[in-house]
This record gives sequence, C-alpha cells and structure tokens, in this order.
Amino acid sequence: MIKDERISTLTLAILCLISREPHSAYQLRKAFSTTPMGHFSSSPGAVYPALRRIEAGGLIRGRTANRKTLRPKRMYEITAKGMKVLKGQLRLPVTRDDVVSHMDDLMLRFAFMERLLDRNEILAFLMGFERETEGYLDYLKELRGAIGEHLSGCEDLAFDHGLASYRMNLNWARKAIAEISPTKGRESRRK
Amino acid sequence: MIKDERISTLTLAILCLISREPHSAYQLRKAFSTTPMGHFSSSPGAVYPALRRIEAGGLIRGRTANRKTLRPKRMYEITAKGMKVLKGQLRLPVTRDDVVSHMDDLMLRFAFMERLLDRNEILAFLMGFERETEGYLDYLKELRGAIGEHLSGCEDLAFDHGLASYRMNLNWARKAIAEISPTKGRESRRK
DNA sequence: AATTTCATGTAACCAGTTACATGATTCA
DNA sequence: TGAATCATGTAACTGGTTACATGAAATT
Repeated sequence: MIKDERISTLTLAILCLISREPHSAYQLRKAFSTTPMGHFSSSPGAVYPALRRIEAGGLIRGRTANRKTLRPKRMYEITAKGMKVLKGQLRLPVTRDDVVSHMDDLMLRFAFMERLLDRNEILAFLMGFERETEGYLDYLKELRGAIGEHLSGCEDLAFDHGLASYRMNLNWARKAIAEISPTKGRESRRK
Repeated sequence: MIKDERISTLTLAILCLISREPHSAYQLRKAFSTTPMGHFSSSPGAVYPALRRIEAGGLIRGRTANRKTLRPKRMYEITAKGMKVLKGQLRLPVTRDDVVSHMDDLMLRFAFMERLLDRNEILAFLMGFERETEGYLDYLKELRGAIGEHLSGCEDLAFDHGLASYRMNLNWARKAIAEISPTKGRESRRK
C-alpha cells in the first residue's frame, strides 16, 4: 500500500508531465519556464535533484540514450508505482489549507485529472473545492464584520481583494461542476 | 544608501507588523497564525531565526524585559534604517513575476502602504499592478488562441480559472485606483 | 565563425518545516 | 492541581535559489 503523503509541488508537476509521455530534464524545464502551467521552478538546481529523488523513490525510471557521448540524453518515464502515487495525490481531499495557500497545486491536479480519474472523482474534487472555499469565504465575511470598522482604506481594499478572490474561485467551481456533471452533459463548450 | 534588494515574504511581513508597533516573537506568530493577513509561516523555526537575521541587519532592535527571569520577554521595534528599507520595499515597482507568482507579497505591501507612503506612490503601485496584470492577461488570451483547441475539458477549465483570476485582479486594481485617486475623492466607502 | 539552443549537471547558500525542549502564568 | 496559553528557543532535515561549469548541435 502506498501512503498518500503530500509531495512537493515540483514533484507533482514533474509526475504529471511525465505521466503523459516521457520527458528529459531539459524538456521539463522548458515546460516550466514557457507554459503557464508552470510558473514552477525551472532552475536546474531544483529539477535535476528532484528527478534523482523521484527515481530513487521508484516513481519514475530514466533511460539513457546515446550512451557513448559525454553527456548522454536521459529520458524519464513513469512507473506503475509512480502512476499509483500520482493518482493518489490527485484523489487527496481538498483542504482549507489547499484553497487558501496552494491554489497552484489544486489547479495543477485538476488540469491533469481528466485522463487519470473518472468523472465522479473529478466531481468529488470540485465539490471539496467548493465546500472549503465557501467555508473560508464565510470566515472572511464574519471577520470583516468583527474587525472591519477599524481598517484603513488600503487594508479594507486588500480585504476586498481576498473576498473577491474566493468569490471568484467559488463561482469557478460551481461553473466547473455544472459543466462536468452528467445531468446536463453537454460536451462541447466552444461554439 | 540602502539597496532595494528583495527581502523574503516573512521578513517583509515581520517588518510591516513591527513598523506599526513593537511585537514579540510570540505576538508575531499569533498574528500569522490567526489573522488572514498572514497565512505566512508561523513556525518558531522560521520566526526566531528571522528575527535574529533582521536584527543583525540593523532593521529592528530587540529590548529584553524582565531580565532576571530565565526566559525574558523580548520586544522588537523598528529602527530608522528598518523604516527606510521597508518603505523602499513598498515602493518597489510591480513586476510581471509579482502579479503571477507573488500576489501575497503584493497584497501585504498594499495593505501597509497607507501609513507609510503618500497617495501618489500608492497610485503608482496600483497602476503598475494594473499594467502588469493586463499584460499577463493578454499573453494568456493569445496563448489560448494558439493552443486552446487541443486542451482537454479539465485543462480548459483550469485555463479559465487563470483567466478569471487575472480578470478579477485587474478589476480590483481599477476599482482601487478609482477609490483612491483624488479626482473622485470620496473618503467613506461604507454607507 | 559566432551565437543560440539543446543538454547535462554541481556547489554553496538560504530559508522554511517538523519535532523537540523548557518553563512561567493564568484559569477552571 | 491540572490544563491551556504565554513565551522562548534549538536541531535535523528538506528543498529550492543562484551561480557556475561543460560541451554538442543547429542556426545565422
């Protein structure tokens, strides 16, 4: 049995990309530095050691091509164990801490769910997202009621920003649920 | 002359809080763990070393009360140099990287600006925020035009989330500019 | 011929996490 | 008197940053 300990964002991102198709370290770094998917760390000092760690844990396997050359190219592919761990991570329940501090992780997980989980699991994720976001939003509203009077103009506006963020997240989750849930199963979103 | 090197989020948060009134390490940790201002790290292993570092840099000064007891209470207050550095940080131009990856820093800076900067500087911050957000939003829209066709449903929804976030940020900045700018200087926002 | 891009990595450093350790004070 | 909270800190570990180093292949 594989424990569902949380893995770092970088590890998760690497696992997600490699789960689709094999990548070299360089390809991963490119993906992180050029696509919006990752404003993750593309620094070599992060990626190379991370790949070593993940391989040592048995989640990916590196194959070296052109073994003769000085710097042979190394492609990493996911293992069966890696696939299980990745799915376990995607299925992890959404927590308050996630929606407050780890939105990037949540979106990464969500973006890669389609091929790896079934519809009910995706819906469960979104409903957890909705629930936790709503809970935090309630807390913020309550807090504003309690301390709102003695906030300066800027503080008040910053508070507004928080409220607007979580409201937007909540709306997004509801829209996503409506689009994914089979009751109103329209497949194509673009006209 | 004080260099405007970027300081860590935790350092910035500590400096902001202490700039208002002296805090002990414990009070700082409480503020970080209980208020929404900081979902920053309240762990002792972060806060105590950070205070040492900041004090060593001459930005804050600790005063020990109850010197007789075994664990004397230590209150930190900001120095003139610390105040200069803090203001320098608040005045730093808003970058693309900030709006994409460091929204928490930006909101922290904004929330503490009122007492420390003048209105024009606050407006300059907001206009930088607006400009960079708009720029990134344009980039995202363009990107969707280029690659949008072959996104899966979840990927597409995740992309939507990004777009909605930056749109919300942009609207927030515009609203904040309108409220702060003197041309339409209405002071009280709450009825 | 020179520059850019592909491609691999290391080393020193920095800051944050978890877990541990200690003890005083306040309140039920 | 026992629990919670106030209050200070350390140690081992983790993982990410910047800067450095090397060299092949492709492009201009």
